[in-house]
Amino acid sequence: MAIERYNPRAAEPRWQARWADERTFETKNEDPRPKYYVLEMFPYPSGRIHMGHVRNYTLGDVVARYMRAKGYNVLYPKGWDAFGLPAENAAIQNGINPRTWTYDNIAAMREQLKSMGLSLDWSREFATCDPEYYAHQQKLFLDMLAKGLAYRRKSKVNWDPVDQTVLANEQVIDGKGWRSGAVVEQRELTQWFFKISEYSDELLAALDTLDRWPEKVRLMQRNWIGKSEGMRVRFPFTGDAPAPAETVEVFTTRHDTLFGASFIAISPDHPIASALAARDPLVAAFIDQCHKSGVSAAAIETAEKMGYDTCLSVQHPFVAELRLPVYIANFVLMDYGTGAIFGCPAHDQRDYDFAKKYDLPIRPVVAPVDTFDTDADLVVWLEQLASGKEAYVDDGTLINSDFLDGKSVPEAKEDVAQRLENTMLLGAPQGQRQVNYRLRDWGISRQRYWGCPIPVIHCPDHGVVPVPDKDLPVRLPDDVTLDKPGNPLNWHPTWKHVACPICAKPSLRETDTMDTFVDSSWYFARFTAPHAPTPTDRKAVDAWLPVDQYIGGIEHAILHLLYSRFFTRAMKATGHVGLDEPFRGLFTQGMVVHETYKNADGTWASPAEIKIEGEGANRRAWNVANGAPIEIGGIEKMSKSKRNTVDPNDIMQSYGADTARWFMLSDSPPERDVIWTEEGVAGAFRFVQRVWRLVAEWAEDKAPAPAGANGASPEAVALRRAAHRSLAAAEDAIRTLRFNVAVARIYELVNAIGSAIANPAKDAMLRSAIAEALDLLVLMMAPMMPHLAEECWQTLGHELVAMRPWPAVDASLLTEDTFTYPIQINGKKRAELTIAIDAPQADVEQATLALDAVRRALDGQTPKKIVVVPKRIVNVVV
RNA sequence: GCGGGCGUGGCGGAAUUGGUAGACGCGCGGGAUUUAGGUUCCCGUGACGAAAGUCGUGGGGGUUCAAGUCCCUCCGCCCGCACCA
Repeated sequence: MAIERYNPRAAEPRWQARWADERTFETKNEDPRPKYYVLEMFPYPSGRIHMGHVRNYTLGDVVARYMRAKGYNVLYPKGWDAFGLPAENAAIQNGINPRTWTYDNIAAMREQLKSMGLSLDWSREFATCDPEYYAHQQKLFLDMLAKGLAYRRKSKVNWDPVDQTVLANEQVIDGKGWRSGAVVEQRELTQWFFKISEYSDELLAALDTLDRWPEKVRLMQRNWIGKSEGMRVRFPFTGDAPAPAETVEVFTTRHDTLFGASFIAISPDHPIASALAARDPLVAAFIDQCHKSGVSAAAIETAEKMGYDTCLSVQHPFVAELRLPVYIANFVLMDYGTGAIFGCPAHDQRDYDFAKKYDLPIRPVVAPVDTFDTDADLVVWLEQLASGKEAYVDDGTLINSDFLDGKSVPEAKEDVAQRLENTMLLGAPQGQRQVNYRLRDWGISRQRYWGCPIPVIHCPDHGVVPVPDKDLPVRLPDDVTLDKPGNPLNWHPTWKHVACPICAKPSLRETDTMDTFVDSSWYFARFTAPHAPTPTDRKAVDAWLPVDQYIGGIEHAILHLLYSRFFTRAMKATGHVGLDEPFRGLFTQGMVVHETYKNADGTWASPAEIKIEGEGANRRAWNVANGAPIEIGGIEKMSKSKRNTVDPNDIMQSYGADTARWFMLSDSPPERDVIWTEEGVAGAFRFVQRVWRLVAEWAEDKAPAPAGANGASPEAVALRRAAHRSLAAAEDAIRTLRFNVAVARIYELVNAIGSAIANPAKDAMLRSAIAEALDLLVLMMAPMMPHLAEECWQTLGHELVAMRPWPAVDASLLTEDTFTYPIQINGKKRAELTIAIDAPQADVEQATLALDAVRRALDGQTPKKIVVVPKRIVNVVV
């Protein structure tokens, strides 16, 4: 009798409905089982899911379903990162309200996600643009304001002239806005900040505790925080020329090289530079010139070191007769350290280049003394350093440095630090040890409409007044004009006009909204009690956090993950959570990539438009419609601009969700890029059908077992062994997120079951082993292909596999009575030897020597050595 | 420049962590069945060789009974950061 093909289009919605009806995946906070929190980085509701989502959520769903089967109370929620510029842009283009646009997109994407069969708890869903969510975010902001973790100051900011908004440092890439790509300008504005810098050291130190994070991400964050230990040192002006200050203060990490100093350089933005510019047009012109050169990576790469000699000089702290000239230099940054440095050309490449250009002395003070045999060698080395092209930046021993001579670099640092701390200059120590961080405070003000309003009011008498709790949330108005440049909230006729909460005087609402990264910095906490009347329910959040397995793209290695780590600390400081680190395990998945295709005119062609024939170097592509030749290009990230995307909806329509999921899991390790290919998907679909056929044919085959079949037949035992070995291996692979390996183990089991069923002489023992193996197969593939698993499970006569515990491995089946040793002669495999697993070493040796192949190889000689590694290998050394 | 990762058949990738290299899949070749439309089943598939065998995990060297795995060195590719004092 012919078995009908498995039809995912009918089966998948049926099982999805069943799970929804039975509330299979709704999670309760009160539950005696141990908790497990799985989370994928939530999506921006663009309107359609893409293959990156499919991969991300498939990975998470496998973990969620597996952990559920292992007896955990699993929290696996989904929400929407719903504020942000695209909604405003779409609104301008299509004349719809950003709110309408966003919620329509959410509805469409929710349906697509549901068709993937994810085991999400939809009862906890929210969007960050829900007033019920951002009300609590405003409360968190006010608590941070009260604690001094949020503050306002005038600062130079990155201004995106296209998006007409301020960007955080993290959102400026190569001097361009991360969304618009426009060259970012510098502007002075009063902005709101979060005091992330207060946690610099903690955020850095705690990275060491995140042992279930990729090393790469920890390293990127470490570099971003950028800790450096050094000193601030003040140099007094000599009075040769009138100076605008008494001293200039520099930051250095190489105070050991102080005797090698030959100049001071200050930033063009340094107050001393500004003061000089005010009285000297030449200085002003130079500073202007510095500002004009670009800030892009390319511009910096090629920019020449430029300096302006101010004719001022300062006194060296240890050498009375040494006066150092003061330059304004284009490579000194005002926002790092003190905006001023001392130049030590011999031991810093930049200073070296600068010294060569302006003919300043190069004084070597550190040398690899131990590597020289004679003093003459040292002299040669010193000459080469002075006349060459490169500074010496490595370790060594101090020379030419008075009291430091002969000391190591760390010893010299310590000595200099102590002396400068104990030297008084104008009523204060001349030097102070200082730890410096690259990390700046997080500027969160955005001059946009579609974001969370910052809940403060500016009163002419009382200044910044927090919006009282009872007035939260500060809601966004619906009636806004979006087609004028600037902030729509500012244009609104009435919204910003309010009475001061203290004195009722006419006041102005803050019209800045928060950076959308604030929204995503605490959503994982809100999922634990999404309807709580406070931002968090302390009992729920403390029970659920940290997220046990967080999954997302590497592109959030710094921004989102660092902000969330800060925000969790801020929430702890304001009493909203009880822990520091939100994500215990982090997994960064690879991208989905696809071949690209180009038309003869250089425009991109989509995979749907073309046909490919041939293989290897002979692959040729044509346009299906007109037969025009197509050039096959490189494999790149799926993107609309290259037109190499494949719509998940189309795939799920023709093959079903399980096929898409299986392909995503099977082809590449999850952390690497996966190449989407039509052949691969077809292969995954074949496998779906193959499993179905196996199960359906077996269920139909009701042939009675042959009578009198007692005991365990060898075939039955072999199949049972194969099944349990596959189970053990697949589970191990799933636990370590090596899903491609788990897939391979499942294939092996299917092959073994197929062979057993094909056996014409099935006895009762084998029949029962087949039944067991099929059950195990369905249970172990259920996290990956949940719909097919349900269909098979039902066909095998059971109820709802999603609720079933993970099967236990019968450990007794993993061990065998015999072991087949590979027999090597001089490290090359020459034979095999099957022998009792517990055979003593002497027996193994004897049996080995008796083998024909070994005899032949030995040719009468006595082996020099026989290495027997029990249950591994035998190596005969001749 | 600094930091990190990677390099295994035609392709994606396995390899119990020093112990039979190439599991599993894709592709390809051959055969059978069905021929109607991403069919199913069997056999083969690292290279060279008729075979025995020899070679083989980017190149070279080393440690070891044994190296894809450890050490040294060179080459190539990818990613992150970058005038940070």
